[in-house]
Amino acid sequence: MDTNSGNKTFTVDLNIKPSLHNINRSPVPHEKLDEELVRMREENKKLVTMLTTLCENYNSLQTHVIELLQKYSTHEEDNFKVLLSRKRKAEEECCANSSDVIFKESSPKRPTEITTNVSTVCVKTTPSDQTSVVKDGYHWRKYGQKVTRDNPSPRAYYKCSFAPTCPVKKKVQRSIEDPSVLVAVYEGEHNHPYPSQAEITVPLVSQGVTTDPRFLNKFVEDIDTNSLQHLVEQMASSLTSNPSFTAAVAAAISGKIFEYDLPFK
DNA sequence: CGCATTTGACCTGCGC
DNA sequence: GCGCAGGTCAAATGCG
Repeated sequence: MDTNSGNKTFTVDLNIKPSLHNINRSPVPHEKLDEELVRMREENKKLVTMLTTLCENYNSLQTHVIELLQKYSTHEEDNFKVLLSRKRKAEEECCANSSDVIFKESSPKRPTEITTNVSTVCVKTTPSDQTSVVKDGYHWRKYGQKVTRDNPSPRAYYKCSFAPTCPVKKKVQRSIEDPSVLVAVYEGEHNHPYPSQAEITVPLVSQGVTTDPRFLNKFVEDIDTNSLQHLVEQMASSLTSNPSFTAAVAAAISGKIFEYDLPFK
């Protein structure tokens, strides 16, 4: 993983230095003010460069993470099909290991129905949100609900109702590990065009919504500690490279510089 | 009134 | 064959 590309260390103190506040309070030699102005312009340039670099790093990292998640998604689905053929006893043994509990979804109770394109997504909900609705843009009709053995939260069964012939089904259940997370299992492929972009409220990866823990666990396991730590640091820094955030910071910095610049024009 | 949801009954596959 | 568990059906109910 080439997460080191463009990895530079910047030390930024966004607090306004006390010395700057003193500029208008006590008479300072003109040469010193000019010198300070030049220094601040250079600092401003540095900040702009830094923000640009951070944005680039964020974009490349985001692309890389999405690629990895897609890769592991495909890989785990293959493993999933193997697991589906295992006996229930084997599944219960898996339960003994908490990290394997997540593989228990989608029990093979209907082997006559070949379930291709099985995908699982997890959606983080607010604690106050007790509904089990995962808004994905499609129209769903609930046709059943069941309390399963391994999870006290009821599992809801939905069929796609946008097109009468659409075979797609989904099961939605709250995660046993984190009740605030809704786990939706999609089975099948839609045979109709996408109904409405406007109804999408959860772009599952790009908005930081939790993805399938199976994939994330596997993803995290396969990354060595150093890489993971670096990745975490990159992700933390990506928060500060949010375009809105950086724009606000840049505007604030520019504003401050401009504020001190004006009297000397 | 029409549609969606609820919920108990029923079906099916699997393990013992 | 029986019991268990997940999945589905369909009548009842609720809501706009």
